[in-house]
Formats: sequence, structure tokens, C-alpha cells
Amino acid sequence: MGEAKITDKRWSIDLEKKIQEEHYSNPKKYDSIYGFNPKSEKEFFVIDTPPPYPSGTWHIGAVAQYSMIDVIARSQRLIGKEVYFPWGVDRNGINIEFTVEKKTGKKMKSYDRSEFINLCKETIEEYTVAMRKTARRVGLSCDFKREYLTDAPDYRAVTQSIFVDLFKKGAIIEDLRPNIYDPVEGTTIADAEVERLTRNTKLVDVIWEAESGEEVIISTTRPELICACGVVVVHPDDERYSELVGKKIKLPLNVKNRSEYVEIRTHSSVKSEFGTGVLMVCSFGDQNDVSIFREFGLKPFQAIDLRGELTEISGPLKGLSVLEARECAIKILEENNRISKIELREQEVPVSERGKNPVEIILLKEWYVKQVHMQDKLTELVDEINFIPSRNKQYLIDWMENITIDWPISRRRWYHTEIPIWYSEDEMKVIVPPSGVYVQPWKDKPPMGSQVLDRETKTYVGDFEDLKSDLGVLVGEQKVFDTWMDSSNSNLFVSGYLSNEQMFEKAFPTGIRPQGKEIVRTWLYYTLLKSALLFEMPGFENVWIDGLGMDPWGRKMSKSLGNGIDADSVLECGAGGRTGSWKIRGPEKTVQLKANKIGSECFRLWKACDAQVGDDFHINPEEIEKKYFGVLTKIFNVARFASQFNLPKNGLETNPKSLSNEDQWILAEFSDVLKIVKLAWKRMDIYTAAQAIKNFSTGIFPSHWLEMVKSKLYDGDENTAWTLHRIVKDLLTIFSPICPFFTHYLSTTLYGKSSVEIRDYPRLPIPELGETPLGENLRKITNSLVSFNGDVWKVKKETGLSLNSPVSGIVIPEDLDVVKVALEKMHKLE
RNA sequence: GGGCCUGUGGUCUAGGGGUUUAUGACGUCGCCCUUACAAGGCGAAGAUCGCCAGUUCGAUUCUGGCCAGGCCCA
Repeated sequence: MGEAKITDKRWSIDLEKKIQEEHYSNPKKYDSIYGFNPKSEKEFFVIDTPPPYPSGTWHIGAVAQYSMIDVIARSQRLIGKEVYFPWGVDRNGINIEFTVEKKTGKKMKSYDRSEFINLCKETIEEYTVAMRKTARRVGLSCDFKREYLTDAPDYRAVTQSIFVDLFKKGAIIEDLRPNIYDPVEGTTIADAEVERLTRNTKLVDVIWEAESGEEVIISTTRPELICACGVVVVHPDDERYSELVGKKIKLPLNVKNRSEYVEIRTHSSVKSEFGTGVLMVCSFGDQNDVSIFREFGLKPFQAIDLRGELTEISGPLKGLSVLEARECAIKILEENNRISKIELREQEVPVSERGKNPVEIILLKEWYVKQVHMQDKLTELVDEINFIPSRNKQYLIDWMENITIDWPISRRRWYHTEIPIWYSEDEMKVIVPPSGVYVQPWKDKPPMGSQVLDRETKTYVGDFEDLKSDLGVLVGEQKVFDTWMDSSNSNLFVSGYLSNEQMFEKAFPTGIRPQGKEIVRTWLYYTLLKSALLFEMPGFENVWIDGLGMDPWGRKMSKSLGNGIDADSVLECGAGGRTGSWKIRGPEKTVQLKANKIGSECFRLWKACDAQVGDDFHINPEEIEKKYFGVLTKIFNVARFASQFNLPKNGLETNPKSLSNEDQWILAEFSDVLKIVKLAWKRMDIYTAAQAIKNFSTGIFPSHWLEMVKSKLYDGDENTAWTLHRIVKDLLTIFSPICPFFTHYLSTTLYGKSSVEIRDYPRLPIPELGETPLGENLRKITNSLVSFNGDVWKVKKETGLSLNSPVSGIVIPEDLDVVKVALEKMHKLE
């Protein structure tokens, strides 16, 4: 016995930060512990880390999720795999464009394109720096040396090369199709970016005339679209109009370059009780119009152009904006006595999420990834993937079953990956760059090695160098990719696709995709689609889908609700003597939450112990501290207690010749813990591992075994000291994925080797105590032992005796005979 | 509005037709400073297993509907 090697009384946030700083400040050492070695002989485990999008603040729920991904990374290293835990940052997209527009008060399209791109890059770099810092603060063991940025040339080159490959294969096509378009921002947007606002609109009852002379009244809020009407429909069961079905009806406004008549047909989507029960279907008033056009095989008209102005077919309305055209149409209709009624009513208008501008559905030539034909194949491939938890697979299945149209991938924005294509002057041929080269066709010429393809058949025509002079003046594509085009090859990028063929061979399908459930239909789906189109393989071996972080009452955290919690405020809580305080608006009133100390280790422990993967979890800093800081302190004190006893002379690797029954018993119990935790780490079941470790190290190990052998330890019993240290050391090792800095400090101080560097899962030193009859028998006494100790403590309390005073008259049950002597000493039984 | 997921004491969780007067942990409350640790010990309170029907001799468990929260879509 000697002085305790650990002098601090408890774990502190300042100590945590100091250890973290040491950890991250030596890149060479860090890399040797956490860096990925593509040449390793070990089994690869590549994690397709979600590259976060830097926006200034990082949501506490997202940070909690990343900390669990880190637990997976560390535990896979511990069980002997060569783990690649990449750190990437997603920086493309409309978000940063809007941020810059807002900051400078100038619209993107009023800038020079290069100038705007540079502004975006500078701005996103600031946010990226903050994000890197938080990533380290929560203890992520990513391979930071290989950081990738989705807006960097190497990443964008992969996106572009994959595009070219898929284009050549015929999996990517260009087509004139209806798209949701924001005329103010001047870009196509995805369905996901549309929201609805309630506005007052005029509902106009317009008098139409059928070829047979009958008047038909049609209610519409979009009279300016009459010029794009393709068909007039009524409900098949609506007897009022059954006579008219199949007849022609004349458009009530003059049009140009198109027929003045359309047919009257039936469609079940018509609501007979709305207006007069007759609906004009135009290209395109809404999504329903789109599907009716498709269903009837009608050729859509282009009524609105890219500037949001009416086109030639609208006759007198040509050149007017949508709103002007609407007023003008009403005026003309009124003059011709074609309006029977106008009423003002509230209507939900689809607007763009970011700009709040009314959006139009218009025909545009856009690029598409073909996906409708892939669903059966994709379903087969998805069945090969292990989902954690399995039920969350359903989100993906539901989505796939509802896919009816191809994926539009082009956008008319700037801070995105450019579509790598040039068009010949006659528009019959296209030029694509060679694989692995990043190009910007809006400003650059095709690089060396580019190829010329037939635009229609996609067949190879020749090398650009040779055909240059025959192609005329080239036009570079102005459009860019939807950012999911970049994100959906993250797994390929981190697995070495196009950069390290040998690694890719071994690393793909990628080991695991960890992500939140809210982006199953985008990130996960698109990634699986890409991997399937390219290789006919599942993109992953495992997919881990977690829930989202909610406020303490289970509601979504949002700025408007005023219930958000900043990640840094939790991680820094307790540092430098500062406490944490959060004002959060609850369902009834604003609540003030307070905590003294949390930090990364307590935060990680909380998430590991408190929330099963897959469900939404409540985040309450006060509870995190109350429930889990004590666990850290307990384990800290167990280690501190152990640190006063010298290690056995022969070291921990040499088994003692004989062990007492109580030492054998605790080792038998510990063998169970080792077994359960190992299996849990293999299955990436963080909750089970965390619970097993927590229960053992705060339960029977200190309360029952340690109390039983204390006197022996004080007497210098080497065998017991061996048992103590052996268990503490291995316990710290298997705990290190959850609390890496905490266990690093303790294991280094006690044993001179950090538990985070161990790459070999601890084995039970005495196999006879594991899954053997001897082990079984020893474990049988546990319940009895625990309740006996409880009884003795209770008796002493009730008779007013202190725990270390002698007591008489207590009989040790027979089944505890094997530890009789130890129990007598422990309780001073007489 | 639609589809899907979830719903067990304050919180997290086990269980999955009868052995359940429902497991465990934390938190709460009461009493106790006992030399690694009030970060500890002993004890107590706290749940008609979201609600309503149905199936069944019997439902927290199975089925349907509803409600609440969530995700995605409109």
C-alpha cells in the first residue's frame, strides 16, 4: 500500500479540457492513435460520417448524435478493426448563398459569379472553423488530417466524374419536364423546399362556351393560365355535366400558336362541390395539373418563362408578370362579359421556403437521374443491409414505394458543384471532362483529355483535342447540381473511390452509415441509389438511424419556440468555474435550468446510457448532470481507491497462483460484463454496453466486492491487489469508447498506458471463471450476497451501530459459505 | 390533409396473452458524516403499461379506432 496516485477528489471539466488539449495538440501522436491506415491488414470499418453543414450554431441534438458515432468508431477500434472515421464538412448549397445575400443585402444574381462564389467560400470558412472546434470539444476521434470539404476540387471532381459515368450509362438524362421554379431567385427548387402561406386571392368565375353553345362556368384563381389549358375536367359521377363530356370547349381568352379548343373529360380528382364542379387543367397550376397532364398524355404548354413573365401563347398577356397578367386577364374577361362573379378568399399559396416567393410549376430542360426503374433492384439491395434499429428501415421502404418520378438534379444557383458539360454550337454533341478533374464550364474551356459524345445516343464520337475545330463555339453548362448529388457520394469518397482503388476494393460497401431519421429519404436514399446505379451493390453494410434531440418536454427545438439549447453551452458548463444556465420556454412557462458541471464526458455518458438508438430523446442539461456526473465521480473514486495499492510484482499479465473465493467470484461476475459488452460493441448496441459497464462499476464491484476485500488490501494481499487492478484496468478499457478522456486520465495515471490506445479487447485472465460450471456456481451467490449485505447494513442502522462496529447474532446463509470469512471481516460479525 | 414511426412511475428502460399486487436505474422525499466516494448507506412514496373498443376464460402484451409527440410528404 502506498500513497494514492490520484490526488484529485473528483473529475473536473478543467481537467477534461486539459486532457483534450493535450490530445489534439500533438497531431503526430493523434494520428498514430486515430488515423486510418489504408495498408492495414485488419478488417476495415469505414464510417460514412455525416458531413455537417456549417451554419454558425451546431444543434445540441446533432452533437449528441456525433458523439455516439464516435462511440461506435472507438468501440470498433477496440475490438480490433481498422477504423476510418472521416471528418468532412458539407459546404455546398443554397444556405450559404442566402447567408451571403442577407449579410450584404444584395441578391446573388446582381453579383459577378466568381465574386459571389468567393464571398460564399470566405463566409463558410468562418463557420467551418467553429464547427471543427466543437467536434474536438465533444471528443470526436475523426481522422482530422484527411478532412474533406464538399466544395473542394477533389470532392467536386468525384461528383462530376460520377455524373459523367452515369450519363454515359444512360442513367442520367436531360428532359423538358415540369419543375417547381422560384422566378425571383431564378432557380428550380425541390419539393422539400416549398412551403405554404395563406394569402387573399381572387376566385374568379369565368364563363366558357362549349362548341355546342352551352355556357359553362369555371372557377379559378389563375385566369392568366387559361392560355396553357390542356383539358377541362369534371367528376365522372357529376350528372350535371355528363352531356358535355367528350365535347370541345373554347378558351375564353385569345391565345397564339395553339388550338383555341380543349376537350372536356372526366377525372376522379375533381371536387364537384368546389365552385361549379368544373376544373380547368393548365400547365401548370399545381401538382394535380401535372399529374393530369401526365395521365392523359397531353403536351404541356410553356406559359411562363424563366423571368416569371407570360410567353407568346398568352397572346395579349405576353411579357407581363404573373400578377400583372392575372389582373389584365380579369380586365379583358370583364370587358367581354365573361365573368359572372369575383370573390375574395383565403388560399394557401405555395412559396419558396427561403425567399417566400410564390413558386410556379413550369417546363424546364433539366437534368434527371433515372430512378423509377431501379426500385425493385434497390429493394433487393436494401435487404442485404443491417439496419440499427431494424424498425427504422421502414422509413426508407415507405419512401421507395412512393417514388413515381425521376430525380431532378440541376439547379440554377452558383455555390454548388457545376454540371460538367459543354455543348457544341449545333447542340448535337456534348463535351465531358476526363475522370478526376474538376471543371467549371461557365467560365472554363474543356480540359485536356475531354471527350466528345453524341448528345442523344451518348456514344463516344472522339477526343476533344482532335475534334475541337469542328464543334464551333462551345457553350458551357451554366447549371449546377442539387447538393444531394454531392452528399450522395460521401460513402464512395470516404471509401477511396477514384482515389485509392485498392482501398475501395476492400472498403466498399462502406462499413456503416450513421444518420438521423429525418434525412432517410434524401441522404440515405440518394446514396443507396447512386451505389446501386454504379455498382449494383448496397452502399453499406450497416445503417444506423438515430432519433432527434428534443427539448425537455419532447418538443422539437426551434428558434421560434425559444426552446433551443446550444451545444457549446453544455460542453463548456463547469469549465473555469463557470456554471451553465438556460432559459427555456416550456409548454406553460419559461423555465430556468441550471447546472454546475457537464462537459463532454458526462454528456457522452448521458447519451450512451439514457437513450436507446432510434427514438427521439429529450435533452435537459440539469438532468444530465444530476443523473450522470455522479457515475463519473463514483468510477473516479474507485480508481482513486485502487491507486493507493501497488501493482503486484509480477505485473497484471501474470495470473496469481491461487485466488480467494471472493476474488474468483468478482472475476466470474466481471467475465459476464466483458462478454456482454463485447457482444454489444460488435452489434453497435451502445445502450447495452453502457448499462452493463455502469451497473457493474457503480454496483457490485465497489459496494460488495471492494467492501469485502478492503481489509485484505490494507494488509497488502497481492492476489487481491492483482484482482482489483486487473478489473479496474480492463473496466477502464471497455469504458473508453464512451468516456475517452476520463478513462485516458485514469488509465495513464494508474497503469502508464492509455486505455484509448488499446486495440485488443480485454480477455478474462482466468478462463476457468467464465462460461464454465465453476463460473456459473460463483455467479449463483450474487443475489444472495447482495441481499445479505443489505440486511446487515439495515440491522446496523436500525440498532444505531456504525457500519464498522462489530455486531453479533447474524448468521451467514449457507450458500454464502464460500465467502464466509470475508463477510465476517467486512461486517465485523461476532 | 396523407403515409409511416413512437407512446410502460418525474426521466430512461426490461418484459411481451396467465407466474406481473410490472423489472431495473436515476431523480424525488425521510433518516443517517460510516476512514476511496453524502459522489455513500438504509428506508419510503410514485404507473389503472396513452385512451376506447374488439378477440379471449383472461390483454400492458394481439387486432381495430382514437389521442399525443415525431419524421417525411401534400
